[in-house]
Amino acid sequence: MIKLFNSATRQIEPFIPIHGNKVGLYACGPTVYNYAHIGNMRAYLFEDTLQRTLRHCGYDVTFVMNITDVGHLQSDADEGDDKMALAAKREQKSPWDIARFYEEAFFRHTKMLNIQRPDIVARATEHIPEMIAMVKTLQDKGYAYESEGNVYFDVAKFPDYAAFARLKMNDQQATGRVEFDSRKQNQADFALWFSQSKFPNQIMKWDSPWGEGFPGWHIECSAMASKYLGEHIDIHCGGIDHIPVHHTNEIAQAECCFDHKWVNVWMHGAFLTVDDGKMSKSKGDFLTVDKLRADGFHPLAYRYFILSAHYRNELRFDYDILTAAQKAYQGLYEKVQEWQVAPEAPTNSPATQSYADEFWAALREDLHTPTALTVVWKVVKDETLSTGDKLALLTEFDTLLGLRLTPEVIPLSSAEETLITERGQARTDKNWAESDRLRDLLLKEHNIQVKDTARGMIWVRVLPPIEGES
RNA sequence: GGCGCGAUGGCAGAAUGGUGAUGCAGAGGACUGCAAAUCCUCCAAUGCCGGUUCGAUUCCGGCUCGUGCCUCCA
Repeated sequence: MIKLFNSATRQIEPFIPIHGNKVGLYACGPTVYNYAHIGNMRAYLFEDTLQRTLRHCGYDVTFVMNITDVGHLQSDADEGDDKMALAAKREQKSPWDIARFYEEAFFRHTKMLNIQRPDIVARATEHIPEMIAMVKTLQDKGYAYESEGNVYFDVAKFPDYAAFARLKMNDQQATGRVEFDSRKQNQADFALWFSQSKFPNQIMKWDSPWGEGFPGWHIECSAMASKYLGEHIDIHCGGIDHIPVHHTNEIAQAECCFDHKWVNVWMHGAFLTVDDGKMSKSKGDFLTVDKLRADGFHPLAYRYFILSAHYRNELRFDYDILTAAQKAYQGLYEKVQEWQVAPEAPTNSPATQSYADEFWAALREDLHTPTALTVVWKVVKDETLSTGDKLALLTEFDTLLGLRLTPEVIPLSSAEETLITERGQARTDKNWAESDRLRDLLLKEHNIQVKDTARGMIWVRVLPPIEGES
């Protein structure tokens, strides 16, 4: 039995799938008009942990993620510029080229972080008919109205609109940051379809019953989720920022469309923050996985860092903190390699089972990855276990952690072998300067740490190779 | 203004109604030609004020401070 925190009830609840052992899981994916930053990646890491935990517990998971490749407006007030069009202009490419480029970058980054690809990746631009059908249903049922060529959802028709985010509608816009829109009957109404593009050369547009245009930005997730997972889905995830607007609107349109409850469990990941607050694409200067690489950090060290905190707690990021995480991760990785050289026989000690139980219990308790990592370190330190026991346990744990702790041992290249041999010879010759130079070279250039132990010299690779890097 | 979240050792970050993990850093020691490699030991924390309780870091209330959302954003 897994327990998960449900944002809808704000409680930790036992998770019970709708259909036996099948689980429909939907996650709001990236908007591909720019690179995803490492704060975005935290959300996808959380969802990856969730999906791995569910699968470990024997559920038959169908994991769907959308790619928002339609140019949405910058503002939920339905004002502002089209992000995709802006990026296209900036980079002198078509919106489709932009979308495809950043989608590829996204999956390259997730691969480096060892985030498993969802079972179904759904592009918004490839599901316009499904969205139009949903908007039409809403209009036919009287939940939506047309105004000056656009179609809006009528919030007044859905009495529970404010319930999910516990909004107080009258106090929502006190800051006055949202501009008044005369086309709306109620200022909280949101667009389902735009036919009146204010961009003279709007490129991304499709025919619809309301004229040529493009979908509102909330409809895609509801339309695609229901297409692949049915009208009643188990879990829907996203970033915590989605609660008041995006998910609130999704619930409204989906439940009005289907006439019943839509999602059983809503899960939201907390933000990664930096010194001056939340990391944000709109600030322009943000950190990507590539940037971490360039600054000497392994993507999986970032993964380790994220696992060290609970997904619902805000987490602060800076390079000192990441450095500490990378050292810890590196130490773990090296340890496992040392065991792999010549593992001792398993002891069948009952302790191994109790560690495994403790590890998985932590995950089943609303994905407590920090506690799971603590179990990892307890295993590492436990002197009653043989290295064979430890190897078996960490191999099992790594199916969840995804830290590539027990990769195939990568053989030395001939160049590396030569360096190590030469270093051994220099050492035999007591030519310490040369031997230290070669040791340093192996570490810096080949990521190989040479260690002199009582049993002689051994070597380990410092960090695993990076997946998806050319 | 509304809706949230948080405050634990030097840093990060768990847990818990009855003396609080883990990692990094730091100190000391062992080993080593040396070592950022290995091993051992140690250091050190629950924001403030009340309440409930035999007992609170944990529950409740207030305060202070920090932070997120209410425009796109994970």
